[in-house]
Amino acid sequence: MKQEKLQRILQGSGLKATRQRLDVLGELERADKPVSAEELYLHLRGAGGGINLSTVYRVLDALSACGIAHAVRPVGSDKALFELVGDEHRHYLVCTSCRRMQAVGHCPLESFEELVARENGFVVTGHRLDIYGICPDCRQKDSQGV
Amino acid sequence: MKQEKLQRILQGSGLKATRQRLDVLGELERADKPVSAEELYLHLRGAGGGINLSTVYRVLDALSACGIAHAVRPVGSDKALFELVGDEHRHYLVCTSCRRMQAVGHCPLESFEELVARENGFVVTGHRLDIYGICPDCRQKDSQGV
DNA sequence: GTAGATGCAAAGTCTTTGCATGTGT
DNA sequence: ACACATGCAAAGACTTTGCATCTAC
Repeated sequence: MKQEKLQRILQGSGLKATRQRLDVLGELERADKPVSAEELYLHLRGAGGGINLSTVYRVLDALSACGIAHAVRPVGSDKALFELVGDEHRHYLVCTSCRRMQAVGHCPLESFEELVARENGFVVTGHRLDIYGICPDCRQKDSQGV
Repeated sequence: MKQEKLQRILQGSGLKATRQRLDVLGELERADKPVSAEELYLHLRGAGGGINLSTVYRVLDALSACGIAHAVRPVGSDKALFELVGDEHRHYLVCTSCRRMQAVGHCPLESFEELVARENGFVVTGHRLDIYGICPDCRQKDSQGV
């Protein structure tokens, strides 16, 4: 995505378009799965731009507060992972062996949400679904006795 | 539940039935929602039995390793919450205002799991679903301008 | 009696914060 | 120019670990 578009995203939420924020935002966009603060930090630091880990956390906070990104805490991970909030929400297959996450397209929950809301007097604003299992790669490795 | 039954649960998994483990297990059972290590610790400490916070963590680790309990990491909570693994899995409504969790009975995902597994070559072993929104209490408070 | 569990304190990891300095608008 | 962002280092929160002692089996 062009720098200008990232810039517009930030400014649209009243955030200054600093290099560090543009870098983090770009990195989040490039990743197709949730990433940790440290991963972002190492990538960006490696890329030469230069950024402080505290800044990564502060940028992620700011993006989360504006609804541009949000944190997820998968079972089995001790650290928070961040991803951009797309217009369509995503769900993930999480491999319990290698911990890799892979997106699933379709979300089967809209109608269920309505039912739950009606039954419980709850105003539903969103949901989070992770499906756990073994990915094809790990299954193959396991069967080879690795 | 009777002490003897808790004892059998532990011994069935090869764990010694110490007072501390029985206490934690009993407390997890009494709670009808996921609880943090600290909550367990404070409750049990208050109850007079006496237990160390490290021990609470170690007991929770042991219970998780045996599949008796498991940890969840709700969005918005910085600490892990633990609950017993029932024979039927549960899903929760999480109020984004007061963070209280409330169980939902039905799980609509069995058929979806099959589809996802088939499409992705994934061996599905479980899933986690949280639904976020505003609970009736908070909605009322909010509308009163609190 | 012995393997394993607990308590205590110390260390570890992830995340947040205070403060001086730097920078986008 | 000024409000806001960053870097650095120090602190904080949650969790884990080492080691001596204790306890269920």
